[in-house]
Amino acid sequence: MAPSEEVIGISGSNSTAPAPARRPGGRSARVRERVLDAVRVQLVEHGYDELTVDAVAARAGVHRTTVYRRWRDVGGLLADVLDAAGDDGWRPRDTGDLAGDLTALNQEVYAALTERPSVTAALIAASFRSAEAADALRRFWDDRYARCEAVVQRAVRRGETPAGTDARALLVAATAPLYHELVLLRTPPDPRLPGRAARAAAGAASAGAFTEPPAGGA
Amino acid sequence: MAPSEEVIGISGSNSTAPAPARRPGGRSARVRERVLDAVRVQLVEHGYDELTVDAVAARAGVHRTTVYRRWRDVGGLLADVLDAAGDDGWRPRDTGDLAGDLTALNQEVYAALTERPSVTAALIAASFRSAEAADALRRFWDDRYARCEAVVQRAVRRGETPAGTDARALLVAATAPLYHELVLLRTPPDPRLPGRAARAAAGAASAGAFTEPPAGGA
DNA sequence: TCCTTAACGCGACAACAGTTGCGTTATCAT
DNA sequence: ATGATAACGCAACTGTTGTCGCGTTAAGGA
Repeated sequence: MAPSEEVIGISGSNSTAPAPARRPGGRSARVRERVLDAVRVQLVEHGYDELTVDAVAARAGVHRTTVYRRWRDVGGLLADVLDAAGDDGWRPRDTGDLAGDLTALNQEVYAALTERPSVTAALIAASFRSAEAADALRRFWDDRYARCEAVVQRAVRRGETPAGTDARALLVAATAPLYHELVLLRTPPDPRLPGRAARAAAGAASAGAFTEPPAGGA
Repeated sequence: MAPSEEVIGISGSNSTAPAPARRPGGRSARVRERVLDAVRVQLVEHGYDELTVDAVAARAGVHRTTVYRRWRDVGGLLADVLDAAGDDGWRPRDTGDLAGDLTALNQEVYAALTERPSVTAALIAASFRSAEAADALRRFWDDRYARCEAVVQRAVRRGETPAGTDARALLVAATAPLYHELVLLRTPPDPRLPGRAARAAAGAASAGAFTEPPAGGA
């Protein structure tokens, strides 16, 4: 769906299917830009419930069928928006200690989940309706967690947490309570939540709770 | 919507509202039973994607409009199923120590989230489409967390965790990673996950991570 | 038993989602 | 510049979702 560059390097030999010769530039690029902008604006102004293909097409000044053919449904639109947004140069802050780093991270998550309307919450909701959006969201989060491994590496270097700490398990333990309370349980926001969850995870990490047994079976 | 009692304060002889005189028994009860059964069977056999009002009505041998009038949409159906299922006499197991209790609890959550198709996952998905289902799910979880407070009380009594421990925060810390990995991130199931998350939360709790400061500033 | 009316069945309808065929535009290679 | 055709616009079509009016059935009080 997304305009990924399929490099079919076989030039000359024509045994396989002749590359359909995409057209990424000019009008197509303008249409894509206008449609993705329309998705973002519609999402912020009217929320996910009114994010229909028809509304996006009308706002972008493009015909319905164009959107259906290129993106298939709302999930495809959000997946494209998400992939486009994943290429920012985001990096976790360095506050000097593990609990501080995790708190800073959690505060960003908290802000993203409590803004209204929340684009993040809309994407999560969409991931239950569209496999495409679910894949895009998983890619996005994998990328974010990979970048956050630097936080754990710094903590190991400082001696705050033992070597061999499972970075992903620690990061999930720190951030999961936010998603659980704010997205699933829909508890009213509590500003103390980010710090609490971060300190609890940091404490458990320094106690070795996320360290793998040296050489387990299999 | 729900049959809320509209109190029309007409001053005069008629003090009490002309209670519409519901009919909970007989045919209505039979219809409700057959429809809710149809929801459960359809959900298990064909998953959430094919859980439409029409399919449920057809399977229950009831007319479409009957379902639309009494339950309004799929979310309403699931909310009714959920409320009916919330009255079981569920209680958390008592294994003798906090980490064991939380592991046992997490194993139940793990089993519920990894069965296929998962009724729990279907209800979570529905909560993003229907406010009614979202409310029912929140009530269900509130009830479950309330019952689990006994686990924390036992741990305090044994001296495993300090008095004043925030039971809900501890329980969320223990269970949230499961929901995060299996529902949101959709990571392949790992049987070690329940125990890991439980031990990490129990360790943080005994270190006082979920204890409120006695009288913090406003 | 009889009467009122809540709840259900039925058919018709409107609104929306999504598809298809075909003509038109404009991109890109030549 | 010029031709082939990818991508877009347009209109008509199908299928699903949800609603409405009205007649029928049966629950529950007298």
